[in-house]
Amino acid sequence: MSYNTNEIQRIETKWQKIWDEKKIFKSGVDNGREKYYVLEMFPYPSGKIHMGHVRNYTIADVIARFRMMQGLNVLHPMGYDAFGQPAENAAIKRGVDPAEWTYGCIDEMTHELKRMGFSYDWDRSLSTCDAEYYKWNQWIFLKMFERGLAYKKESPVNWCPSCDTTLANEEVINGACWRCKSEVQQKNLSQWYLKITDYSERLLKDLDLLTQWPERVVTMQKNWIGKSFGVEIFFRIGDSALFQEGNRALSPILKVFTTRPDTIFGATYVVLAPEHPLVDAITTPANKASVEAFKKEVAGVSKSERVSGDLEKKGIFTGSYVVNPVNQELIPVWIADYVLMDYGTGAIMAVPTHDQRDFEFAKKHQLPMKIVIQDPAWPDLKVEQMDAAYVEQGNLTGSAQFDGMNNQDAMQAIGEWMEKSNIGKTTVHWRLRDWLISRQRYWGTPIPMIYCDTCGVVPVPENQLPVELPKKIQITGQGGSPLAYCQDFVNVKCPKCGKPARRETDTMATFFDSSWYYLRFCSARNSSQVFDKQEAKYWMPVDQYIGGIEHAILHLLYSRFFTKFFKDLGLVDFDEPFVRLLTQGMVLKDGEVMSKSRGNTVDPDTILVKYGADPLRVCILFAAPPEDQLEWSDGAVDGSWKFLNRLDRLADERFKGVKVGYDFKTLSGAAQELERERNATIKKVTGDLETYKFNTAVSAMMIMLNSIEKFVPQNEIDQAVFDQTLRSFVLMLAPYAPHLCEELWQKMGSDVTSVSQVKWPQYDEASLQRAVVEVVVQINGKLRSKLEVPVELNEAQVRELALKDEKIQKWVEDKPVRKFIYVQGRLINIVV
RNA sequence: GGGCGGAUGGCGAAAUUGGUAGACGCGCUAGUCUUAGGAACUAGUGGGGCGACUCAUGGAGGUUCAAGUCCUCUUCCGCCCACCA
Repeated sequence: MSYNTNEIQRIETKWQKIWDEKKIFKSGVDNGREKYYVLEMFPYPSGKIHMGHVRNYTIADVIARFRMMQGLNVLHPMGYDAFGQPAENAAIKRGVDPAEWTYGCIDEMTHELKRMGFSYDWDRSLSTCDAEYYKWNQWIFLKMFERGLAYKKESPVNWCPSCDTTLANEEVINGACWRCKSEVQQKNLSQWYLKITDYSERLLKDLDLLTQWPERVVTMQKNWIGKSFGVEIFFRIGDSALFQEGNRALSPILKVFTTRPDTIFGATYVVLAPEHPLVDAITTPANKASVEAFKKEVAGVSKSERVSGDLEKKGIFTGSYVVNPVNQELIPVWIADYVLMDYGTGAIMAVPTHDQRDFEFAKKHQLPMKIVIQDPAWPDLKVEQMDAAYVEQGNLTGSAQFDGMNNQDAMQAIGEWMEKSNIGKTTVHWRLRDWLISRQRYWGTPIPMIYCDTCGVVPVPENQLPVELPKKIQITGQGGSPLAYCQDFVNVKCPKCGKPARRETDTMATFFDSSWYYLRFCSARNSSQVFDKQEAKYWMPVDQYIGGIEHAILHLLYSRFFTKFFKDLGLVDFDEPFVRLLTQGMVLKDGEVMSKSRGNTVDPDTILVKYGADPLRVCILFAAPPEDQLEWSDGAVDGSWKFLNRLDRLADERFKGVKVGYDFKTLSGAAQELERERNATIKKVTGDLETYKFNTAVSAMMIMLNSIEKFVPQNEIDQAVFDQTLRSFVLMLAPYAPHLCEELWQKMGSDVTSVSQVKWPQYDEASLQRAVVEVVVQINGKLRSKLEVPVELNEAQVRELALKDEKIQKWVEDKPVRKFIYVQGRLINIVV
């Protein structure tokens, strides 16, 4: 056989058919066997797979096939995250039906994935746009509603004018829409939220359980959840006259959140966010006009601009004063654009001497400053000398009874003291916001809620699920949710009172769909439950999850939240869905991320046609470690192809199928060396696969193939060693190049259906031993000679040998040996 | 501003975790076989030097018998977060 394009196509098609027909990768619960759940982040079905997919899924496939051969019961499913905007946009542009378009893409993509030879259990495949899937989205939503975790509220939301929909906080990147990069606007809308903030503490604490996640993902989640400890300080509003008439409902107390209570004695003014509810009440008549103007000005600035750090801080005086509760000083109240309403209390105390933003603001507006922390090394800092805030550690000054205290200790002490004196309260603030899930789009899961004029907001009863997405409707892409124009959908009887009512016409954010699909895979065809509890108990949690770093916050945080919710429902008994996480690096071309918009993509299809799936798989794993970026080069596929070609020829021409027992100790020198290398390579490759060093495993196999080629059997025993080596080789390479290895394994006389069912090769520690080792000899740390040393020699004997060496003698001459270092079987360093 | 990664030949990358720097592969050079080669095989391939040698892991110091690896400082590059009080 020759390993050419035709032959490769023949082999690949042949084996893909066998895997499919004989259901080689079908998985089922088997309580007698240890399970292993490998999962890659399921794709949006765009139709074509790209190199990023190829890389992601090849990594997963090698892991899956390796674990299978190790005898584990592997679950390796694939499905589609099929709701979302591209289908809808296609509908708007070309008038196609989103469902038809999506299912067409799914078929195409499935075909491409099969051509790559991935070991999926296709019987478990699912698409989130299937009614039998999204029905359970609705069910989950109702369960959350029952528990007060899904609620509707009106508030300012992120609005993408281009996608014509609201966005979650997590979907806003630098003030722009994560999908289309349009600048996000603020709108006041009544929308559905999930109360993920109820889980803040658990989402944070359980990060400790994720010891097998990349540290940076854990850190990103930690920062996103953003727990900060501090004190809410109560400032009495000085001019209480403001509250005498007409404003009785307002509390004359202004609450300010700070993480730096140690600086409270240095607070010289207070700043409110322009949107703060007290602003109107405290603004004095004289300042009314200018404050109004300022508020208008700020409202005109987009959030992305307002948030872009280098903007000059603008602010204005309200005319009012508050009393600093620790020293009764009257300090002015300002409003400024650098204070955000949606964090803390929307009000801050400003300590210009010890906060850079406050410092800049105070300088600009000539507000007073007061130093309350001094550097112990330079304790005489004066306000006039400062050109920046002093933000380092130090000792308190001008802070009454706390003077001299280290500011770290003072944080705690002042907080406690304030609490006792009832002028403040130690609190915790979170950065995490509730999750806005309403989308004014068609191609998503309808939110199962009904609005009745009599009964108010009424959930759709469980037995009426799914609320199906109406088909064949007009999608214009303008004017809110398309469902609102579908009268058959909107008009419904109230489930409570039977009177005419209206359905919710928004759909769910697609991140809802992907927050629990890994559980659905455990019992994908179950029509009576969200998932089968017993099957989930067996398969979950996912042992290895693989996907892009871009999901470090969004998808992974939401999935963790859902899992905890399911635990509270009693459906699962674990806290975290993904035990081990691998974030694969991006695929680059010419130093840039491969992307359609850059036009530098390489279509996997062209590689498949030219080389086949196996060379592509080997190449992409060999080119870089899985977490690193991978620079694509066509030439590298050539190399992988050559490697497989050499293996194929070798098996074809020199494999004889000799099966004779042999003893390592009695083998000829060359055969023993090959046998030793066979064992060493098994050890190396096994270890590398356990630790996901796929690239070095390939290189170890390349080295082994070089040795096999050089080995010329002299007799039947030699041939037996040769054949055995080749057998081990094919088994080790099978996860990487499954088609070729299936073919070779069959030719080698196997009676199993698939090489994936053969036990992973084992190595024998005794066969790793060498009689002689090479020891490097250094003089003063520089390499001067190498010695062949029998392993059994002790240090004294090795020393003698080294000093007798010609090259070494030249360097040592008659200089006294100051020091002699011997690293067993490896190195000698002689210091003269 | 904060956090996390990086930096090793022409290129992708290895380096037993402090012990032969550049494994393996791509590319390149020469040769063999060929009507031909974008096939296969053989040899070579970090820089300098005819050579013994010597210089080399972004840069500068340090620790050590020994540093790509540890410590201090520094320069670039990438990613994430960010007026978060």
